[in-house]
Amino acid sequence: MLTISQLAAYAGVTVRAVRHYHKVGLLPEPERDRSGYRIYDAAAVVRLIRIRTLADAGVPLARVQELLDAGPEEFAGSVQEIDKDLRAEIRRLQDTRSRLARLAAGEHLALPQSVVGYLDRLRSLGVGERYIELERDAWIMIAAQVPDLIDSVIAKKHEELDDPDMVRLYSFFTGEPDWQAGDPRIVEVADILERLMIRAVEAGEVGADGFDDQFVALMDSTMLESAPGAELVLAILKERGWSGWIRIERVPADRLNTELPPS
Amino acid sequence: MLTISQLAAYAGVTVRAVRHYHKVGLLPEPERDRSGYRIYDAAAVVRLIRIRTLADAGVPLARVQELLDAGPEEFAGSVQEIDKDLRAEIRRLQDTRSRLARLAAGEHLALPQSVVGYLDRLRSLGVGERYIELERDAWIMIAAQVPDLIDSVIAKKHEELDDPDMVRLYSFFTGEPDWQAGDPRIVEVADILERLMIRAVEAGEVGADGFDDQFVALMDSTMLESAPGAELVLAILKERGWSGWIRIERVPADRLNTELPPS
DNA sequence: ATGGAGGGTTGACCCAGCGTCAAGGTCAAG
DNA sequence: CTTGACCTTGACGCTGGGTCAACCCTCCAT
Repeated sequence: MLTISQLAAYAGVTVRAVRHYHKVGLLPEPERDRSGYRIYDAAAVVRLIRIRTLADAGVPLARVQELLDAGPEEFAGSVQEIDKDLRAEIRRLQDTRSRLARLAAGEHLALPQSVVGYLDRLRSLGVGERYIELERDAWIMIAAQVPDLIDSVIAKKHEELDDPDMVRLYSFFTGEPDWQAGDPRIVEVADILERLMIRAVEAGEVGADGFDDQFVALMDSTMLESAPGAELVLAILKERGWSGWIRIERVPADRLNTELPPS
Repeated sequence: MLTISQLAAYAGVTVRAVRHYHKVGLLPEPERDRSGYRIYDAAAVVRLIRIRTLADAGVPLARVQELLDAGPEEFAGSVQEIDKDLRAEIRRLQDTRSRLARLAAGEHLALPQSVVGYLDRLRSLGVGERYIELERDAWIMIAAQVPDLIDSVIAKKHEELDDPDMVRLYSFFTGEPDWQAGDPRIVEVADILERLMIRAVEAGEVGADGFDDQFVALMDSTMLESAPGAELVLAILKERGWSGWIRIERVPADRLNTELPPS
């Protein structure tokens, strides 16, 4: 008669594995000697070897039971099913591999190539890295929100950059984003923005943009928090009858001078 | 500001996943409002999206951290390493698939083809299924014990079966293994066995067989337990100066009439 | 004011297949 | 008698969360 470690050695498994098979019911619990040790016979060795043979062949332990008791036909059927699972898993991993390869190839962390190109264009205009990072984070969110529209949105942004006023606007963002109240650039920026807004309204480019209100509010508040000067610019524009930041709107006259919505 | 479910929705993950990332330290725990709710800002959305981007690409969560903080070079290196892991896993699964295919193709549960052929030959000699099962279990253990030698051992067994005495021996095992004391077949079997043993000793085929003593004892005791007549046969042979079953030995004269070793 | 719906919170168990302590009982040998 | 090797049960860990459970918070309608 055998102890558990002898049994395990004969079948080429660990003691822990044998006890695990007892727990999941694959191997019946044997008799104990008077001190509580399990004592095994050769039949246990045989059953354990068969369990390992199946397990080594990739059969999940949960299905080993049925296969051990199966006749030749169910056996073949179950094996085919297990092979199907294996094939599916392999395909999944291969898919993962190709995605990883694409990620490494260039899309820098959640950004589609078109956005990377747009950010590069901003850089070439002299925009500072800190501002670029703000833009980048915004674009990450937008890309996650509307992945199908992102390329067309970026295309429109490129068109906007053909407007000299837009280039002038970005030319203000070369240094650190730490503008204080009283900075003369704030009024200049507001002027440029207003001109851009007027032109956008005239071109009929204002209205449904595909984002929901919550999302717009989130983007607005983020911008306001990260760029100290933004609030000041917004205040000036508000006096002149504009609201919004990401989404531009003419404020009706009767709502002028009301509070900004809570961020 | 966002609640956890809003954050999760923006990044396209479940609330549970977000909390999981908190627990494993991938996403810093944010402030709470006075009622204990977590409140998130847009930066959390961005970080969460990046986490998901990497995780979806097959990066294990444990490595996402380092990749988020990595510069472009470490990034590329880590990605390559992850890809290596993926390739290894795919190979492992493919290997598993082919083993499963071989298992289904014929090696009937832990038995190499040569043994299956040998058992078939026994069957063709008229040996009963019950005896075949006993043999089969024994061969499963032997094959697990010395997988490299199994084919040559079987080849030797086939040679032994060319001996008419061996065929005669097996011809006794056609029915149920329930021989009682006094059965005349017992003496006949003992006679045949003794002739075979004598011939084996003369041919010098007795001695080292590659099995350790424990293993031989295990096989012996199993045979004795499963076949009621075996004990009786063995007793007769012992009187005539033989010991062992699986491994045959001439017992020196001074050890005659001692106890059988404990099984 | 109260009740219900629809959020949120922590905590704990679940999946596979064991590895790895922990804390203590048993056995054989010197 | 001691030592060291082996046995026992029990519990936690890993991956990436899913799925309750039990309870709290907020808002809306009555």
